[in-house]
Amino acid sequence: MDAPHDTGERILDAAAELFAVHGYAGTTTRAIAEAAGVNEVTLFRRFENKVGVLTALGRRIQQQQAGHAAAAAPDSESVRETLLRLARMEIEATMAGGALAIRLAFDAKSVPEVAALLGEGIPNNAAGLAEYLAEHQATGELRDDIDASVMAEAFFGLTSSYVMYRIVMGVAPMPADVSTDDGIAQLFDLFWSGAAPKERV
Amino acid sequence: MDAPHDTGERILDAAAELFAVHGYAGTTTRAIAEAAGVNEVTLFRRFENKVGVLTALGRRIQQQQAGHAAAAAPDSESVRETLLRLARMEIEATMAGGALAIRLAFDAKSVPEVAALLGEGIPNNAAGLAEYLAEHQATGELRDDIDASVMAEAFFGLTSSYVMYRIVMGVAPMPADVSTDDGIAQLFDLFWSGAAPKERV
DNA sequence: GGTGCATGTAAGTGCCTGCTTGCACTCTAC
DNA sequence: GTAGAGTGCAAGCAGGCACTTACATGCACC
Repeated sequence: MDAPHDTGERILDAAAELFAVHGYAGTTTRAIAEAAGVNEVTLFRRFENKVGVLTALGRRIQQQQAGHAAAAAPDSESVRETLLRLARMEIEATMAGGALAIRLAFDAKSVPEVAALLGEGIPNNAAGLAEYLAEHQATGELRDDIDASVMAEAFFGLTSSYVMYRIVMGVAPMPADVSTDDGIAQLFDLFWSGAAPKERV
Repeated sequence: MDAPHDTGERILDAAAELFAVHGYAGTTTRAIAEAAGVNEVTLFRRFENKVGVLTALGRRIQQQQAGHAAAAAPDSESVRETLLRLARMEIEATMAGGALAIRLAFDAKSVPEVAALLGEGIPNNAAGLAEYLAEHQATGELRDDIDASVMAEAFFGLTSSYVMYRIVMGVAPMPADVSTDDGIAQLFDLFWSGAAPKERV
């Protein structure tokens, strides 16, 4: 084939899409192979198991997650700007690969190996944000009567539920006359008004 | 058996638990029957299909949901009180039966009938809240520069993600020294500070 | 005491699943 | 030009799956 080296990647891509829609148990190795344009035998030559595909995928996702959590604080911008940027990034990233991540989080319950992988990634992300928030609570840029981790959870709640509603459930509660960008901006504005110090509003 | 009449209910109960953990595809009819203390044949006599069990379950959930969305507005309390009560109810209800609801929402994608059922329930809930919010935007009790449905989404985002983190992923990002009640209260406070009219803060 | 109804038991059918084996092909590299 | 790695293809196997059939059992009501 053209680029024989990334056959494994193509299999993972296909698996990602199918797992996201049908779940782990609902996806067959034959379906993955077909979607990847690869023979089923090749799948088993590359990955020992069906579980092997899942764990490889889990590893890949975890790396991606770790990546953009670290890119959080360029420091030149205001807290509000940073958070808004983060929100957009979160939503974008979750829209792209996150339906899978959420779905895998479910399946992880039945597949301990993946549970272990994802179980690290998500709270790490949240903890990183909580740390950032706590720092800026200390400087008075954020209200300090709400626990930083509660705030972090609220933040991720907004972004993840935005994706949940839309991709996962195929439901878009926002009316058509509110554009995506506007929707995110308003959603963030609501969060921000709640998170900003009271005396500045 | 003792109460032969609710055999069907016992089957649904068992199915609910198993679906919540293993998903639809990952749960076998044999396992459901066994968990219900019923012969597998009985299951097929009660419900035409495995899909039949799923749709019956979907119907049951939808009825429960409809129930507590309607109980929203006793009118004697302030908007803030109403919303806080609603938040607690939401979280409680979702904590109890919601892991399944969320999980089903995933599986629903492969089973159009359930998708249709749940697809009505959730946005109906959201639409109902949005209507309530819009009313109180009009009276100035809520800020009106944010779309009511965006606000409703933010509200459900907080509650549903609270449950997501805890039950579904088995992760509790809040530190141990913030109690459940406190956590919800703070989470709500953040939402409320964002939703209240600016000039009142 | 017999008719119905809800259930249990035993056995099985056909399909699909994950996974394997054996063999042929086609590139790349030395 | 040959060795080796990566892939495809055809076939199949053993187990599990949803679902069926046929028959026996227990209980309720008339």
